[in-house]
Amino acid sequence: MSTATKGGAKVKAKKAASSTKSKTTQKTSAKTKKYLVIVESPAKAKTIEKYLGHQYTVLASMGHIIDLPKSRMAVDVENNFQPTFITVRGRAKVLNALQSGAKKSDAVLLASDNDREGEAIAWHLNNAISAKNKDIPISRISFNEITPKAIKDAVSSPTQIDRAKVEAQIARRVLDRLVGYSISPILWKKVKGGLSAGRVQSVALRLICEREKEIEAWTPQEYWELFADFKTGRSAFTAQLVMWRGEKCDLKNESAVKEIIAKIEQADFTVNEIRETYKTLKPRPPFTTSQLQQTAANRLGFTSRKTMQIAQGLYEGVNLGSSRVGLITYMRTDSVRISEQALAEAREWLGKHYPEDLPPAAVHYSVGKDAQDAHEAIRPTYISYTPESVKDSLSRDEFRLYSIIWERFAASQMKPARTLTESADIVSLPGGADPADIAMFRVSGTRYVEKGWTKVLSALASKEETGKSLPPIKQGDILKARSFDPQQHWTQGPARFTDASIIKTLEENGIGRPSTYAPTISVLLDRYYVTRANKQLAPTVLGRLISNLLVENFGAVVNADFTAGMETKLDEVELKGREWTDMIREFWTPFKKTVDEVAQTLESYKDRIDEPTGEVCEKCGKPMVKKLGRYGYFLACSGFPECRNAKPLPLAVCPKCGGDIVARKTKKRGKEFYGCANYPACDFLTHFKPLANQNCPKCGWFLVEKYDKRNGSHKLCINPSCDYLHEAEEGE
DNA sequence: CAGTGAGCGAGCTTCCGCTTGACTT
Repeated sequence: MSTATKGGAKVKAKKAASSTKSKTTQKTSAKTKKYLVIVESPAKAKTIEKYLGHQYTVLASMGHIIDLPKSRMAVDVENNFQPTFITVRGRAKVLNALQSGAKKSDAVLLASDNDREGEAIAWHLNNAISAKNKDIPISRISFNEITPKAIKDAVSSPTQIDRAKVEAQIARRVLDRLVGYSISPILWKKVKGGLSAGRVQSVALRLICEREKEIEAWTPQEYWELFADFKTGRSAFTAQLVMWRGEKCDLKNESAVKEIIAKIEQADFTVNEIRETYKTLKPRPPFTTSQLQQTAANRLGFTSRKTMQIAQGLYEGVNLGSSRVGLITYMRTDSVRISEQALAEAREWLGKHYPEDLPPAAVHYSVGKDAQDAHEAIRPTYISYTPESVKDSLSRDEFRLYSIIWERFAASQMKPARTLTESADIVSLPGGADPADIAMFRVSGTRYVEKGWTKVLSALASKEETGKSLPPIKQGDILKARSFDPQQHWTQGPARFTDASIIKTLEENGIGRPSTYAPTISVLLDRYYVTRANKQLAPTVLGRLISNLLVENFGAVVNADFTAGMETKLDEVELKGREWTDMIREFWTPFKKTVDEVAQTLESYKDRIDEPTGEVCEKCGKPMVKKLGRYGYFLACSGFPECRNAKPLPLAVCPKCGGDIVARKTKKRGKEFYGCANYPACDFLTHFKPLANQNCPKCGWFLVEKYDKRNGSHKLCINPSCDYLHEAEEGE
């Protein structure tokens, strides 16, 4: 960022000022004109200020400052859906700063993100600023990447706010308000206070509930696999049975397997022609938010929330020696686009370090159809900051997240990898009573013939990819099977959703945005609609009840296709001049009718949300029930309010004193842990969640669920000196 | 990575989408 670019900025700044249509009143000369640029993110503001030089002040709005009030509907459905917008609570300071910043400037450039929400932010800012500074010229500028060139180009070609785009945003905002604030109160009245429903969260809940139903309906089917150990020269290898009597093998039970073994036990085998298959493996595109969250969840075990917190830190900047460097580009994006400048830098760096793996031209990935494309993909800001080179300045989690971002980006600009799979069929020679009793076993090996982009992987490398080669056999070899190894399996039902898979599904359906994937999961957890154990999302009794209620009564809205339909109509507003109020009316008229009907006719669910426990109240003898309170579940007497007996939910028996193990939350962070109810007399505690009514067969202490990468999900005895441990059974 | 410790039920809540800090009692 030399003096040359600064000079360039000045020239362009003049152009920007002269092309502003609004009348200017200030008498200052063009040379000393001052501009206020408003962006959304403060970190972005800092960078842009560096690019633009001293005539420009860059401030951040930090998202929406003006919005519908939280406390009431604020959409006048009687009056053409007129919304009432107010300054968001707690944001008056920011707005004042922007307004007084405008006063000190000769012109304002609104540079909020180049998407639907950003356009609305610009519009609100425009109104709020011109209310206080009547004659100041305000224009809109936009860019899709934070590079000196993109910023200067934007400044030199200011535009006006796109009113149609703003109206599409208002329509989106009003629709979500009408849906959420109409349905939620029905839930308060019929089920329980504080509950919520909405276009996004209720579909996410529905998906999780429906998956659970599939899991429950699943009946595992038994099947078998048969492996044989062959010996050749000095080495031995294992091959799997793939065909029997000329048909694809399908072994249903043990007797089917034993029958085959009996027939081929003594047979000689011969090796058929060895087949070679080459495969080209392309690298994946750089990360979008959703992809980053999925990969971090799958590879690192991060929740989507944790991923975003750490990414935010990398984006805002890390102390590298004496300077502070933003290591990654903006982390909330739906695009895989990479700026030309970053591509050039990547190619230069890769050309130096991996010259044979540099493709002849930069690789461009196609941006998704639904993407709003306001930001680049998530990538390292400077590819030369390799993970290893900054490792000492990062926490362990920051390093791991940065590593996958860096590797995914670097790999995306490298040549494809190629693998060779060699596969040999080993066929039994007829010798038994029936000449059709032919068994075909298969063994194969895959190795890289060109490593390409996989060379750059470390954090993202998968163990299976290291390659396994074919045993030293050739066509026509005669072999004998030394032993047979039949293995029993059960077909696996569908898996529960995880953070990664629910985000993937929502994104595929166009539901939610990069900024809302993580918060949506948090809402479902906060409302006690869903639990997350061992990374798996499962509905609670309450969650299922709410989902069923919503699907039965508001099926048209609580529906994966609803958002897609909404987006189509928003496009009509934005691009085809359709009135946003017409679109909303078309939705509202039938919806409102349903809301009124349901509010009138729906029976109360209030006595259906307490779960029976089988325990009896020691004070009055009535059954105890599991209830949901402000701080989570607790156990209470069903005779309330006559009997006020209540206590925490016992989860297990304390191995130290025989008391109840109950859930508690830490004061500081509200994190759950499990301790003895007799505290402080007994100080037993653990942070592993006890499994319901399961005790160790070896020592009798209670069992907990544990998850780690090596063992996956498994049970563990809480007794530290007991070695009992085993894999959790499927479907449990 | 270490260390973690009420009472709770009816008391006013809720949406989605932008963005970062942290209440003025």
